[in-house]
Amino acid sequence: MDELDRRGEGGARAARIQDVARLAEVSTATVSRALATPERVSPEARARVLEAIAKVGYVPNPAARTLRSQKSNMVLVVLPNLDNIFFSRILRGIEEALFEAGYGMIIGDLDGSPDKEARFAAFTAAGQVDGALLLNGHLFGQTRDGRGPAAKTGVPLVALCEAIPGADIPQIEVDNRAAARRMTRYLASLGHRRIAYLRGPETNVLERERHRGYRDGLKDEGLAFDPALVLPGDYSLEAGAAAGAAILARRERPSAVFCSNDEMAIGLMRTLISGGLRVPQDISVAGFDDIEFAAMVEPSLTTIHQPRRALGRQGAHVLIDLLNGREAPPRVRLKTELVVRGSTGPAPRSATKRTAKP
Amino acid sequence: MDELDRRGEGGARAARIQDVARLAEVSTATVSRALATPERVSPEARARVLEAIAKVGYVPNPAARTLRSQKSNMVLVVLPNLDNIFFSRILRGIEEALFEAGYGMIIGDLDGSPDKEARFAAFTAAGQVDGALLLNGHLFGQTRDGRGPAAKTGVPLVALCEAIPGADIPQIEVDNRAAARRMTRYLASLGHRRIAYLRGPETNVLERERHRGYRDGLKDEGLAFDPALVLPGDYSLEAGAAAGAAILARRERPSAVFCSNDEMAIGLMRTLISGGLRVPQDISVAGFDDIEFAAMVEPSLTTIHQPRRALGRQGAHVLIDLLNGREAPPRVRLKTELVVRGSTGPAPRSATKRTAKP
DNA sequence: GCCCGCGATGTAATCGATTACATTGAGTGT
DNA sequence: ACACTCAATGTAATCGATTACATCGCGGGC
Repeated sequence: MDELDRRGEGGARAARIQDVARLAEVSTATVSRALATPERVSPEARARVLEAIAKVGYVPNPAARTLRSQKSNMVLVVLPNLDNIFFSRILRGIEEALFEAGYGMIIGDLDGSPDKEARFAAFTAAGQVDGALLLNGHLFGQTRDGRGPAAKTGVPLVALCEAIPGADIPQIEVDNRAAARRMTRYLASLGHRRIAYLRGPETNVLERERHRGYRDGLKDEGLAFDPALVLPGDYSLEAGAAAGAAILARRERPSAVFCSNDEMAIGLMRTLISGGLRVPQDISVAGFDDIEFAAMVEPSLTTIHQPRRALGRQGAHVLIDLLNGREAPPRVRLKTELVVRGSTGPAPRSATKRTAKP
Repeated sequence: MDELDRRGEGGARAARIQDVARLAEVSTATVSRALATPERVSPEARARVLEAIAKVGYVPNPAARTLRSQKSNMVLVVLPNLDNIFFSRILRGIEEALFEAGYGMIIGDLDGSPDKEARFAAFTAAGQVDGALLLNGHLFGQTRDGRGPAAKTGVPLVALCEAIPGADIPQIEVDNRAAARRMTRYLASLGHRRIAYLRGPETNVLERERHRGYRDGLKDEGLAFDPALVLPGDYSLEAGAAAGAAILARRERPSAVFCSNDEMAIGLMRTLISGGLRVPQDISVAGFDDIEFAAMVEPSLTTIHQPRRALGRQGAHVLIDLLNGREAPPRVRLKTELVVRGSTGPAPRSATKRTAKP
């Protein structure tokens, strides 16, 4: 009954391998082989099969194929927040590489809720996907600090962007620490002595790396680390604006602010400028990520360029290698680039003087 | 052999419904019913089943379920370009709504290549997904102008953002034409007489609506349409910059430029400012979309706010209704909002004079 | 002339769940 | 006490492809 209803309603039912076999006057096995291993079928049979396929518009049923072969040709991409424009280009890199390899991409936007994570973990456990790319900095079921048991997934995983501490899975990352160090040294080379750091959420692994790099850079340049120069933030434009307000309210201002992402840097700059400061004449501002708009704000933002698309492609390729049983490097580090634009300049004389010895 | 190998390699094999049934001492039918229709199973049996499920960590195999029930609980979202930040918030709205309804989201990034489109069309034809949301302005296999045969997909489709001309599918959209008209009238109300329009790609349906709205607005205000004031563009920052350069090179400049998206407006503003013009004192600039950065550039951008997240949610809900056999409205129009910020102001006197009568 | 090997093809088991239909047994009305 | 209903459960067909194994027939080696 059920069947009949559906058949009646939708018009023609999708063609099955049976239909093709009948039309081509071969068995279903031959049809299957003609598609999967053409060299094992006689040219004549293959031709008849292809013709029949074209005639009835046959498309293999993915569910049946997945069920039998235990391979879904789907990959899950888990990320903390689809809204974060930082991810869009990475996603594109991933999609490109997956598509070329014949895989589809399922998106799991965690949106900060743990129950969503559980359902995405079930995707992998159930064999809904052949593997997963994790852009969220921790494993399924794991606590933020990287301890606690990771859920058993049974499929290959690859971590992107945020290294997952203690996890035994390949990681593709940018050398955040080295990049932050480089930026800090660059600012110091401009004469800045009081270099503030606007940080991201402390629980974030990536953030910790950048923070470490900042302190490395200070040390390299013989500058003392001053906790008062570390400002709290959460990677949002608003956090940048808040930090800007905080700086404006201070008596002793930093002469440069290194923000751990571009969005905060842009929010910060805007607030500082509204508050009457000139960037970079009065204060320098630097970011991290090199998002599209970094070059478009006024002044344009000095920042660290990350090869985001390449990051996505690399991650996907490593996962694909794993899926095909090939060896994969435990860790891939991609190079960043310091992009000097208009938001950074020499330390103002007054600032240098004012902070020479308080 | 194949089976044994796999079993040996990965350790424990995923639990099947059989395993649960054996452990709970019921039949597989009862297990299935305990999950799908609990009220049709005795409380004791249900309890035993749930316990067994927890013990063996059973997760139903989606492929088997899809194969039998002809329902994949997956939805395909087709979009022209993942990179375009305009889509990220819409996607988030879609993901939220789909997740709540128990659907997964597969992303198809067309990236401008027709063969990708064909493969995504196959997804739907093969029953890989239960339905699709199209953000790309045309149906599978259809030519850009909306003619030509659409591929038979066999699943419900919903168009988002860009209405698809002639397609008999529900459309969720923003009233682009009315919004563009409103913006044009707003600019005129500031005294602008020479209002330029920086357009998007002409093949784009959405673009045509905005363009039409612009001309509506001119007409309302008794302003003549001047083809010389329509500048070519493609929605990119670079196109905005190019348009800016073109305007700077002109003798007779417009006193206001209405850009059909924010990215172009931002690129345009930046070039104009670098060229020595003041915004809005010398020239007003307005955008469309209200992307996050619209408020963050200097001066902040006057634009049309689109409820992007709501758009995504609505689209997903309409599709879900269709999937459940409920009626869906053929067309949903969401309201936009004119957001006045710093990039628009009264027409400069000189401009008004200069263009009073050439 | 017989047998072996091998390429081409067919038959049917299999993947794991859903569900139509059958069966059982307890409760109810007369 | 008997027939009937209905809830609970079981049995087995089914979804559509893949693939192990069987079969067939042809050609070559001895």
